[in-house]
Amino acid sequence: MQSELASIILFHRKHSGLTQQELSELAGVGKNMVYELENGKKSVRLDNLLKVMQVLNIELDFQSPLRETFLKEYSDAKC
Amino acid sequence: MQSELASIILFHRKHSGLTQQELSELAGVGKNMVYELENGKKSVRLDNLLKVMQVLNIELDFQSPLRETFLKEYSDAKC
DNA sequence: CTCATATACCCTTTAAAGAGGGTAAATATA
DNA sequence: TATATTTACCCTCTTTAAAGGGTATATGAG
Repeated sequence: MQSELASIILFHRKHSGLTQQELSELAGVGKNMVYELENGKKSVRLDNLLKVMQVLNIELDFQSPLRETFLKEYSDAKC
Repeated sequence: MQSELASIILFHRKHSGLTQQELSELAGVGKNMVYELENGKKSVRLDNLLKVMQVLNIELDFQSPLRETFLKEYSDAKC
């Protein structure tokens, strides 16, 4: 616990009814990684975090003063 | 490039006028880490990513169907 | 076109994340 | 209360992210 990220993960996992081990297997990461994530470890790998969040149906996005400008240019760049 | 995260970082760094090296020094990470981040590497450490984003004034948040429920309970838990 | 700067990548070393196995303690369930 | 399950940590081994240095190429300013 202690960090907001940890609380978010724990909260969503509890709501999903999964155990740490089940979540880790679905996400394809080690059981210890899920445990550490829920206990405030920040030095986890981003790709592993994203795998866990995907299973829990959580998605990340960003906020910044440049957000709107970025999104406009970014969607243009893709077309 | 190639990933959205990479584009976000690059976009914000360019707007800040910083070089990769300056950004890396301000963030307290290696220059190669910034380079790799901007080139789509996903296996970076979360804490390092957050340091870089902090310098660029970008913040992360999450979206999920449980978001509102979580935020309500989370803010209660802190008081 | 020149010269300076930034970026793209190479290499090596080191620290630590991650995986998986184990077990005591905590928690839930019958 | 007894029992099953889950969580909290321990340990070891392997893998790899990260740092820092180096250099060729690309980019930009004068």
